Amino acid sequence: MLERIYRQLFDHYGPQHWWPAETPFEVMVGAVLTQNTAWTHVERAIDNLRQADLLNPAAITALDQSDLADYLRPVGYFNIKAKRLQALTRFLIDHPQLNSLETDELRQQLLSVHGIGPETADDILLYAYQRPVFVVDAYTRRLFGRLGLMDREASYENLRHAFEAGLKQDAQMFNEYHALIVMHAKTVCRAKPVCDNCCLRRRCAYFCEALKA
DNA sequence: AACCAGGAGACAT
DNA sequence: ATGTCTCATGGT
Repeated sequence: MLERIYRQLFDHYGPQHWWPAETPFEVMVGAVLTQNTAWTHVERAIDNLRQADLLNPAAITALDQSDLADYLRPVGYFNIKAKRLQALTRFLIDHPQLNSLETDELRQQLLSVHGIGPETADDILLYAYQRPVFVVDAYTRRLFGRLGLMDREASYENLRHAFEAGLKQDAQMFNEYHALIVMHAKTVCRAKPVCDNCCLRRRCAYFCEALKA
């Protein structure tokens, strides 16, 4: 079932080449900045940091928090995210050799960092460390909830385990799967009030008929 | 002009 | 354990 939907999305949209970033560190920065935020805004904030030559842990750690926040304005929540970004960079500086940890241990370590919750941790595990973890986001809940395959109200961990149990533990495939779900959500049902395929916006009632069969 | 975006922490119940 | 508030800019 989960396999079938993956293939259907992949056949329709093709490979997504995620995560859109140059380095693992840039993946982590993007993962924090994109929390409840559109990616186009994140790109501008990361651009700001790159122009100022700040796209490394040492530089961000050394910055004054309110100065960092100014570079982050486009993403919203800039004060909170400045604090979270510095918590991340300090953690990375204090913990070299994270890649040598087992996935479960690494996940626990990431979750202990201020501002890194379950989804952000899994973004980092999957897209920065290529670990086979399934990322559950709001779109995933809506899509599979509307398909009647998952309980929208289930906890993050339960949903994640449900996906991981139903699929081959393949980091590359998990990578594409999450990216395809996001692409699917971004693509469909924009202009027309009624669409033939589906919509994943909060208040849109249209189902994903094409994925149901 | 609302509505929403690739969430997480603090706090109360 | 579970529910509600808050954080905030910029698109459509």
